[in-house]
Amino acid sequence: MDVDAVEQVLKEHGCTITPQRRAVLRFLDGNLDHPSAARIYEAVTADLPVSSRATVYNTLALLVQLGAVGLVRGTDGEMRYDPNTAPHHHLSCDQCGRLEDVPATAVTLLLRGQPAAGEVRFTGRCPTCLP
Amino acid sequence: MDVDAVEQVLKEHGCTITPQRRAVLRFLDGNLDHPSAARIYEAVTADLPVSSRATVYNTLALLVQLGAVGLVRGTDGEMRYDPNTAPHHHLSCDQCGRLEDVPATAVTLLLRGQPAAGEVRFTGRCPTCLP
DNA sequence: CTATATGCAAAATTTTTGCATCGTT
DNA sequence: AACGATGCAAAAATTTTGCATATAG
Repeated sequence: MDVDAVEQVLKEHGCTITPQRRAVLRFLDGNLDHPSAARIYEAVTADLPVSSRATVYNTLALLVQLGAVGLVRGTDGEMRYDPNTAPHHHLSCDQCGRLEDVPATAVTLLLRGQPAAGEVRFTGRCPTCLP
Repeated sequence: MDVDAVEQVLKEHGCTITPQRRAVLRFLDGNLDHPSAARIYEAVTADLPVSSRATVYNTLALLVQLGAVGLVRGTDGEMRYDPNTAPHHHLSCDQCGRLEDVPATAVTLLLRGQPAAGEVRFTGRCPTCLP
């Protein structure tokens, strides 16, 4: 995800570039934490004087629709947003709840050279939480 | 999951066998649909004169704690309950939302003979929804 | 200036909790 | 009779929606 590119796409779709949308984009850019909407709202309100949850949700829904950010549901049920739009997979840690990226290449290797036909979610312990 | 065995385990843990618990067990036994709490509540109330959501949730939480049923979060965020307690994996269909079992052996084969260290969730199209 | 986005509040959904009552053993 | 379970209602938590107001272009 590239902020400038996404703003370009927004304009092409007749959407305006608002400070709120810019703040969401700025926070998401390069973020590898798979933040929840609540976390994003928190970051945006720290940045701007005020902002509302609804706006953050609207913005995220828009970005997902445009394919500018990915969306995975955490094991805890929260939606998590992912600026990494390249095909990849996830490891969800039972212990700490973190969501980690698993490169597509790693899964392709596991599957004897065939790329997976969808997202693969591994649920278990992340490297940090392994005994 | 075997109803009689689970009732035995309940007794061993000092838990009573109530009609509500029996109804939940009866509905879950052999059910391959990964039903949600709402679906289970619906089935139980059709069976018993009345029952409350809280009781169904209590019962399900108890069964999960005792390891008598498994628990996976659907892609839609709902919890789904699974009487199949043997290690296995799941395929979540993007199209129809169904959750299907994927035998542990299938994944072990994919992983060159090594069993997976946790649940693996494949997200994509189920056989029925494939083009 | 006009279309669009924002913000607030309230609704919808799923799950949890507190508490009085009821039922199992 | 005692302890645990039930049921109701209300609370939490997350996401969605309706509508009046404000703002970007």
